[in-house]
Amino acid sequence: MKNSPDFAEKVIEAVMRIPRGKVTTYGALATFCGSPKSARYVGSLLKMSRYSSFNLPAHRVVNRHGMLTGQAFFDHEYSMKKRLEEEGVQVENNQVVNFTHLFWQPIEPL
DNA sequence: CGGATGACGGGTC
DNA sequence: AGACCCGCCATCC
Repeated sequence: MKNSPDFAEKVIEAVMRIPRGKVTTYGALATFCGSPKSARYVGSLLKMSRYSSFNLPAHRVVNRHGMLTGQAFFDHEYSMKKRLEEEGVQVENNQVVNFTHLFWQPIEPL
C-alpha cells in the first residue's frame, strides 16, 4: 500500500479537503490513507508536490505537536506561517495556537 | 547497490 | 514535561 500510487493519490485528495482555517497532521493523513507507518513519506510527498502541477494547501499540514516543520520549504515572503495566519490560524513560537481545537480529522467524502 | 536522509510518531526514561 | 531513542520507508547520492 505504501509504495502504491494509490496511497499517494489518497494523500493528495485528503490534503485538498482540509478546510480553510483548520490543520491536520502527517500521521493522521498516513493512517487515514491506509499506511499508518508512512507519516514520514507523507512529508516527502508534500515536498515533491511542490514540483508538480498540484496546488495543495500543504501549509495546513503540521506534525503531531502542531509545529510548522515544513516552513523551510515555503517562500520566505509567503511563508507557511503567513498562509496560516491569513486563514485565521494563530502561530506562536513556530507552533499552531490551540492546535487540538483546530485539528481536522481526515474523513471520507459524503 | 547500500548506506544516509528526512515536511514523522510512538514509546521510554 | 521534555529529551532521547528507534522503527519506519521512499528517495537521494
